[in-house]
Amino acid sequence: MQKGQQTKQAIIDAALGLATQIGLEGLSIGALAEVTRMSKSGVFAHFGSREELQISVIREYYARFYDEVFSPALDEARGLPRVRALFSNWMKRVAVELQSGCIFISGAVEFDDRPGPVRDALASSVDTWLAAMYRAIVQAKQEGHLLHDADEEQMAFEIHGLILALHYEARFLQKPGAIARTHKGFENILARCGNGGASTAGTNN
Amino acid sequence: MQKGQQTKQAIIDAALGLATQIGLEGLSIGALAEVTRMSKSGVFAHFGSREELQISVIREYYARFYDEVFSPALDEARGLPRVRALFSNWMKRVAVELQSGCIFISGAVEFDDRPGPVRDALASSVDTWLAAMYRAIVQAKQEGHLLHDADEEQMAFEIHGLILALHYEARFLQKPGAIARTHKGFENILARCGNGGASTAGTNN
DNA sequence: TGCAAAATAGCACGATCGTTCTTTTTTGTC
DNA sequence: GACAAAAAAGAACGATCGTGCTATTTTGCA
Repeated sequence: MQKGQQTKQAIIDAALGLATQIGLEGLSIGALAEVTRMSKSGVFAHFGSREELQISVIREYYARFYDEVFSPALDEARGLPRVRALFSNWMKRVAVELQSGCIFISGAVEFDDRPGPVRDALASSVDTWLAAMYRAIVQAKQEGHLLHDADEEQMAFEIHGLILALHYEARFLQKPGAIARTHKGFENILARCGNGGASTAGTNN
Repeated sequence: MQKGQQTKQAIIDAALGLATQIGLEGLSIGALAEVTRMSKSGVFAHFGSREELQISVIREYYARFYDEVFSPALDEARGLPRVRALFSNWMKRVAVELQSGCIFISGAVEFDDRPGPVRDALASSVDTWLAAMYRAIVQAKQEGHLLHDADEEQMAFEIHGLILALHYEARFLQKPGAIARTHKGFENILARCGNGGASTAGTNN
């Protein structure tokens, strides 16, 4: 009951690597067994079903996303600095993943009309993250870093679009300059909704 | 040699319907045979390979996209009105497809790591469309409808992001209000880059 | 060190996949 | 209506899929 958890974690790690390349739907127990040098049934026994494996991968991805994107941003001051950090970390994550893919994005199109527990796990993970981003924007307004008529939901929506465009144009179309345009897009939103640099100065990168 | 093309077109139509639901990768010849009430080999013979079938579907989708999004916008005056029409038709297409999915978007994540002729066909279709959108924006600047320092590539990038966010949030997350936010996002871009309604008046919807 | 329990392997199943080959049916033309 | 050509069907192939069973190995504890 110790070795078990240990190899299960190793399987999940390998599965996450596979899923970010070929997608959650492309995840096969046979391929996973080959990678981990185990038998199919040995891999299978840890999860009981392919769906449970997929959900485990989603949970693992969410945990890493939390650690690498959300958690470090909590060190930044509440308000605009934290929003900037969240976006910057998010971009870094997607940009780093450009050779591997974000399962929050790939999973969305794989499961957008496939109801079930996998879709639910995916949607709730994404919802949690987007809500966190939204909350940070709301706080930025409360801190006086944004114009009083700034539409926080609209800002979150447009920011989400920038990340999706980065993923699409850099990863699929392999267009150069996508990272710079993503960054510029973010600054354009702040130029429209920010209050012009009053109060606590945001790190102007 | 007449009946053949006719049933081939019927197969492609059915395949397009399937692909917009389960994706290009989910397209199976068996399922397609069932839908069209043909034998697997009967379906197969028209294409010679699954890849060729997928490419045929992409070509068909592109043709419809051209007819429904690009072509009608040519009736609008060159410049901002045409850009507005392109965006509006694009939104309509994605919004209408919210119950069926856009294969330019789903295909991008399915094939971003899978080199080959299918990916090439997909990328070149998307490239052609994005280039058309970009050209319309450049023309709008030439017509004096945009500020002289407007960055057309940046505008095209942000517009693409809005469409992707619409597809993601409405189709996968099923969040209400995504259509309105997409529209507002577009107006925000124009408010930043437009020259304030001088010269030929754009239809302000 | 022995022993129950946990972990892993081995094997087989039904299903589906893309594809090939052969046969039958349908089509268009004289 | 006959006949060659085209279109569709039928059957089988090897491969892979997820999953269920039963054996074997490995682990942790007394």
